[in-house]
Amino acid sequence: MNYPHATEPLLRRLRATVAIDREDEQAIRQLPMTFKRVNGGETIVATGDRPSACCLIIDGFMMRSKVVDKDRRQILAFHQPGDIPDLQSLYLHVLDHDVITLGESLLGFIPHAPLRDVVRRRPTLAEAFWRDTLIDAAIFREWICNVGQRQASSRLAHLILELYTRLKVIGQAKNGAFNFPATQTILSEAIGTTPIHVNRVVQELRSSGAADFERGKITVLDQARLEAMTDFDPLYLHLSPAL
Amino acid sequence: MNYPHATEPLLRRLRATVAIDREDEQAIRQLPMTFKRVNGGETIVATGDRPSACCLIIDGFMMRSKVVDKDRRQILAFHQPGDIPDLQSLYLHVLDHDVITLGESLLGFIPHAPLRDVVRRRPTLAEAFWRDTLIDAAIFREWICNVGQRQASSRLAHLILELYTRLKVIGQAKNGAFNFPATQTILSEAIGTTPIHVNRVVQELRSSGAADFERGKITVLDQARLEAMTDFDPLYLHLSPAL
DNA sequence: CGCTTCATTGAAACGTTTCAACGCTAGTGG
DNA sequence: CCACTAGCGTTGAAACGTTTCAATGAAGCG
Repeated sequence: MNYPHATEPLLRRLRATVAIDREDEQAIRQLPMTFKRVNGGETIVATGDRPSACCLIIDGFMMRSKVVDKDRRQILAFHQPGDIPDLQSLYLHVLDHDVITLGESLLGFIPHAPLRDVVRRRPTLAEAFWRDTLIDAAIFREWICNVGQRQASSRLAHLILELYTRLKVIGQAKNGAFNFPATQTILSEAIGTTPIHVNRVVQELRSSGAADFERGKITVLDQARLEAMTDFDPLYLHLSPAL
Repeated sequence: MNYPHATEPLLRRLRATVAIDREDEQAIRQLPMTFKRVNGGETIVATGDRPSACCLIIDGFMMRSKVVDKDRRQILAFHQPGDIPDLQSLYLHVLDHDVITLGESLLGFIPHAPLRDVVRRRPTLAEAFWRDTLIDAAIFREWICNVGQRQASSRLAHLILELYTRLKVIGQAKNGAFNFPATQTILSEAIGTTPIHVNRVVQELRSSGAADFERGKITVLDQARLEAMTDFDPLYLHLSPAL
């Protein structure tokens, strides 16, 4: 099993972030990687683990989550192709949350040692990776606001706009629609409500013509209307490297 | 105005994080820095700013916050001496939130250029700073859980335990009590509730003998009882560098 | 002293949760 | 081919935690 283009989504991201040269690109391409195709709902690394490799999403989606009070779960982030959801494990050795596939996904595992080595040898790449983890944190901050201040319908609208914006960047959203292998329960765990209430909000979005949700697929029907339901400012995604 | 020991809290943190050598220490000590003593409630950098220096807390407290939907505010983090709350501005050039002093504080401003230079020249320091921003992110994640899944009383208990744990590390909490120049309104903005409800929760904590709050001072009266009100696991603070 | 800020209280309104039930769809095995 | 199962989506009604509004008290300060 070999995937010569496995690092392409990652390289595209890095290129969009900083000015990397040919040698940087080579360093990334030459990273050793083992591949794994996994089903949805598989826990790849869990709270308490001390992983010795990072996980690159080549295709598919992942989420990070934490168990709260034994029986509740909060989703912390959704990740897409090109992301390394557990990049932090390079320097924070014990994982404080779970990393789980959302749908069937193709993952590449890069051992810590060579990755750490690249980061030491190539400061530009270090910067790009560091920046990635900083954007991660910026998104966490926005999620604190989402869950802390907004009403349920505003939260869901915000989440949809975030997913839509990020997926457009990698060309995975076509005229408003994108695949997103989540159930309403998963959405509820991301926005800190109950699945029952998410269901009612989804119906609200549907009947207002703002957006639609079917199993595994979200459609932005009327972006302006969605935006009117929340206060989405994409600044926090830091999509442009100048920002 | 000069403070020869300004970098000491920072150095203590770095030393606790990675094995830094004499040269690393020198590099930190020689960083140019301008000092500023400011009142509480002062916005040091704001959303949309492009700061050209980072802000080191030498003495006092700061918070980071975001305005949601024009008239609500969510507090994202509290910072203490030795922290650089806007370290991220080194690589994310436009600020996506506000950084504000909590009480009267002494701040040191380190221009980006020399700081970036140190980080390029000294990979060990880069690692330590990077790790710091990763811990920041880990705390954000826990806050998402706090605000997303827990009831108000559990949230406040969790916040108090977090502050207490972090302040003990720098020796700023003595037999359960620590200074924390916040109002109940500020606490409410941190845990995503109303000040009225925080007041009721504070009374609950008081009458149960778990903790007390007076203007600017929090006292942990019975840590076990506080812990019984929430599910606080300090793993996410990554206090030990081995973790 | 009056002003301002913060803490406190009460009561009604509200958004969301909880519980329980039911329908739909796809997959499985008899 | 149908019965059965499992997971997900949907609905209704009552309960609950928190918000909102409005008012009062206490403390600090020019």
